[in-house]
Amino acid sequence: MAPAIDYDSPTPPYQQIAAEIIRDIESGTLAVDRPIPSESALVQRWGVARDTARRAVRQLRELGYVYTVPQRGTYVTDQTAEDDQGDA
Amino acid sequence: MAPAIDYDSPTPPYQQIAAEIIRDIESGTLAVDRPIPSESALVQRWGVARDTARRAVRQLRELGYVYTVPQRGTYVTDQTAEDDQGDA
DNA sequence: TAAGATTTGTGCGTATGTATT
DNA sequence: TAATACATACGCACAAATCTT
Repeated sequence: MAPAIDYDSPTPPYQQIAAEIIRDIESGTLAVDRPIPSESALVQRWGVARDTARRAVRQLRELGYVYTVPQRGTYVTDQTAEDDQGDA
Repeated sequence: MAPAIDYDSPTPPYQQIAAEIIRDIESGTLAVDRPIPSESALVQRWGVARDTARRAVRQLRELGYVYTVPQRGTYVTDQTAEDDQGDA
């Protein structure tokens, strides 16, 4: 369900959060074109600073899992429509 | 225009960046009371860490070339209005 | 039209840990 | 030890766009 950040892990907090969201995307918990939790939600959900939440989202974006609409939110990418992520 | 950091130089990166900004100020490229590039911009522009960008800005501030308004930005100082920089 | 909440964008201040010189 | 540099993290504040009421 809701694991917490493992500060003893060599994996930085933002990557742990990103990994969890990736699991939710791949399991279908977060559907295509549906918004992922907002930065504020991640801050409360994980008990981290906004900077950390933003890093997690940024990584998801860089990996092609999500896309962000300014002032709107960040949504799950339709992987099947991607053509330059390289590992589909 | 846009030189890169010379890591072989004895001059540390933050000083190279500061020197470049000073040139922009003295040439008028960066006008009085106009903002200098943000920390994030410097990070991307020079490919350095935020810490390095911050050091460059700090040095400019110590030299009187700029003044920082908390949570807003850093702006070019009006040299002609200075009275404690000593070399006007 | 206006107010308020929400969300991302941006910027700054600060701190810790690691590595290199 | 000290200075420098990089990566990460936490806190705070304001701007801009969106959405709701």
